[in-house]
Amino acid sequence: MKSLHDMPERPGPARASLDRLFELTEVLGALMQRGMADRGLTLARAGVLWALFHDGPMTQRALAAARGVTPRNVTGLLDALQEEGLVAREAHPTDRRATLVSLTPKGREFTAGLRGGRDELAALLFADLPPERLDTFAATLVLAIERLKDVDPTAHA
Amino acid sequence: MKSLHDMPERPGPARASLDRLFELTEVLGALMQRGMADRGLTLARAGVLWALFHDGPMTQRALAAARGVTPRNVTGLLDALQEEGLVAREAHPTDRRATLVSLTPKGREFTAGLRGGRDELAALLFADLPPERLDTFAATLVLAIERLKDVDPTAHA
DNA sequence: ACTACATAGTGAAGTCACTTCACGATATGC
DNA sequence: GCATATCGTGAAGTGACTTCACTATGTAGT
Repeated sequence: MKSLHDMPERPGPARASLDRLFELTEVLGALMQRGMADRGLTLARAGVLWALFHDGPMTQRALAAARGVTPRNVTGLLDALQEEGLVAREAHPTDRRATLVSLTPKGREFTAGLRGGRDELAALLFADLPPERLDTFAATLVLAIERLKDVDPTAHA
Repeated sequence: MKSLHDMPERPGPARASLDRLFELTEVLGALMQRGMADRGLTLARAGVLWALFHDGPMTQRALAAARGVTPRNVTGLLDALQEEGLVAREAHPTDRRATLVSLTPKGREFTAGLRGGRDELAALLFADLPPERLDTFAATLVLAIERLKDVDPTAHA
């Protein structure tokens, strides 16, 4: 006998879909990681930049909440990004304990490039599919995401 | 002005779908990580166990190829799994350089639990959806996965 | 105003996944 | 036999995390 999978056992559509989700998570995660490495940084650091691009300047605490990591970790990520000249730490106008983090012009340029890459990828993946099919696809994804969040209430917004 | 996103700009279905894929990657990745942590191990180690469960005993080199990591890394992951009594290293019958890695009974028990959890999750996510809709969903996922692999030829099988 | 407590950021120390490089032990081709 | 490729691992290093302790500051409560 070779393995437990010599018996096909016909997975059923629910399991087949979930297995595809696992596969996609793996492939897309790897692609993102490689894409960021090509641009000279890591996924975690790029995530911080993206949060700042998306929501504007904020404190490190807010950044930690937005990215779902500890404040201490944000400190380290920002140290690296600041070294690269992509973000700037300024004094918070009203709270002298806090630091206000914002994108530098170079950081804005970088995130604009990210956004462009995302739009390119979206076109490459889905441009030829009928909008109606895509809408159903996205709706099913939303359903799955919602239910996944219910399974693990620790997930962030 | 608050942020760049005050202008809704109607993303379009392709970008909306891709953004959902990103979101799903994040949520599902977090869920898997937490699930493994609850069971006392990490994602990377569980991936090794799953590969052994799926494909049977193999050398560390084959394991490295299967998981898409360096052989050196496999050594470390196996050290930990062996410590936990989940895998066993045996001498390869014909090649005295190689080590044959297999699941212990405890390891088989563990992976059986993983498989059960996966099937439960599949039911929880998708059991109430019509099979036809799930088939279309999975087909669209396959399409996306294929195209993603084309973008980054470094991706593994 | 003074004490009490919560909060913002960071140093220290540690874990885990991962890498590259070097090395000893085998296998293999000619 | 001898060159050469391959298998696993030690050594050393990076990056993303964590927890814990500590300082500096804001926010009450009386």
